[in-house]
Amino acid sequence: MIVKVVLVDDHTVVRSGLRRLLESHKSIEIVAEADTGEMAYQVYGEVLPDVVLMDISMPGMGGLEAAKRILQRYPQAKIVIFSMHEAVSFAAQALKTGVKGYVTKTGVADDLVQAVLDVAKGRTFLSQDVAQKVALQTLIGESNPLQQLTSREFEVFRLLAEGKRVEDVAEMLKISQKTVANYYTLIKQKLSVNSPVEMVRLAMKHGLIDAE
Amino acid sequence: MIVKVVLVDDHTVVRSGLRRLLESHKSIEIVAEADTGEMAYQVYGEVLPDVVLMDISMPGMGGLEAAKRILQRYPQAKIVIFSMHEAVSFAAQALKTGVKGYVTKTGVADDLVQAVLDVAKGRTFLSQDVAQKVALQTLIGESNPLQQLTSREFEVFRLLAEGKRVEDVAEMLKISQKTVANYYTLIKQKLSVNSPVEMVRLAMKHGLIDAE
DNA sequence: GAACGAATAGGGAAAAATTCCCGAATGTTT
DNA sequence: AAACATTCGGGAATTTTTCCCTATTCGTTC
Repeated sequence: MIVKVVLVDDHTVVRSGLRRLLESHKSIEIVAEADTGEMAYQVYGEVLPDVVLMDISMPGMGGLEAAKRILQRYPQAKIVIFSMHEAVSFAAQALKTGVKGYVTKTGVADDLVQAVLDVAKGRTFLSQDVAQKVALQTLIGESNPLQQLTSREFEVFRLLAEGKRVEDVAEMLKISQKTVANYYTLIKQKLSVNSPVEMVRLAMKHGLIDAE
Repeated sequence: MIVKVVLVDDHTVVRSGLRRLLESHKSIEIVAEADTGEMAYQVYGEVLPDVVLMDISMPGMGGLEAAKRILQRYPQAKIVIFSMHEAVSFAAQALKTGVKGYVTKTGVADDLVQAVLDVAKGRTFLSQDVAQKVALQTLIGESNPLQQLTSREFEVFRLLAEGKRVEDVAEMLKISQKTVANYYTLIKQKLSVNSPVEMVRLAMKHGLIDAE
């Protein structure tokens, strides 16, 4: 049985590479490509693939947003998120939205193929490197407070921690500054941090940002 | 010729350790000890040692403040600062106040002896680990924007970057919140950072604070 | 010794950010 | 359907931050 895959990434070259990589396995067939979240949604309805492999970071609607839309309309959709972020929080966030796989770009190439095949079979896949971190955190008993955040809160948190100003975040997310400010207050409460300083340290500790 | 040294550190045990360490060299003699900056100043006038070895962090007047006072009255004083901070900025700050040596606690024990002897001979000494960093930064051509800050500005910056609130900093430095706020604005300008977030990342990059 | 610039300290007032409280729309669960 | 969570923002009080300006002290320079 052949697994039909739709590839979603805004970079043409990357799509080509992924296509090569995946099609070298005879049980995988790329039936369509898309370069935006919007198009991914449309294409999904047209070809109804077994698996969608989607980049997390795309201009306009991001991968997670797109995944959310698709899942809303087709709850049985099997989506694998392809991400540059190794941080546990990103994976947690992704899986929370209902995607079935999370693969990092820094992981080994086999992971990607494995993810697609596993997910097609109805299983859930998590990149080895992320799985390692999760396991270690769990065993050490460290909790990840960022998981208390909702998807939207996490997004706001991430942007603020990156150094974006409230105004910028509002613009990027197309919501009012007031809303961002309110989220900010809420987030600080949830994470029990009192200053931007602690916020940055928390973000850094969890690998959302680094010192450059 | 024997080098007469005054030891300044608020911890008795540490002083004892340092005494042992230094006196194992026959050319060094500890002629007095002090456990505060104030006392260091007083003792200096009494015994007029060749070298003062002073801890940077002490309650009340810090090591740098004490060094500044001593140098004001005795400009030829030879002071070696003993510090827990490996960051280049701290060393730069110290040397700017006119001390002749900067030794980190994490460095090798020989550094301390060497520092005292070198400084006694009229030379300037910098810990190997810090020297390494400075050299690397220089060769790579990276500049350290924190050096633009004056001593007071640096102090305010450091405390704020640590997560202290404006109010706390004002209290700690015994100046008004207004002044701290004004410094804060000035510092952000000098470093061209626009948000507390960028400030923290800068501080982290230069090793003033770490992610824990 | 007078003059000058830099560093330190802070007042006043306007602008911006933050907090706290509340309401509404939408979606999800049970 | 009812209960709950999430997302979005308004209103108003409070704090922070900014910008501008003044004063004092010091070390440096002429």
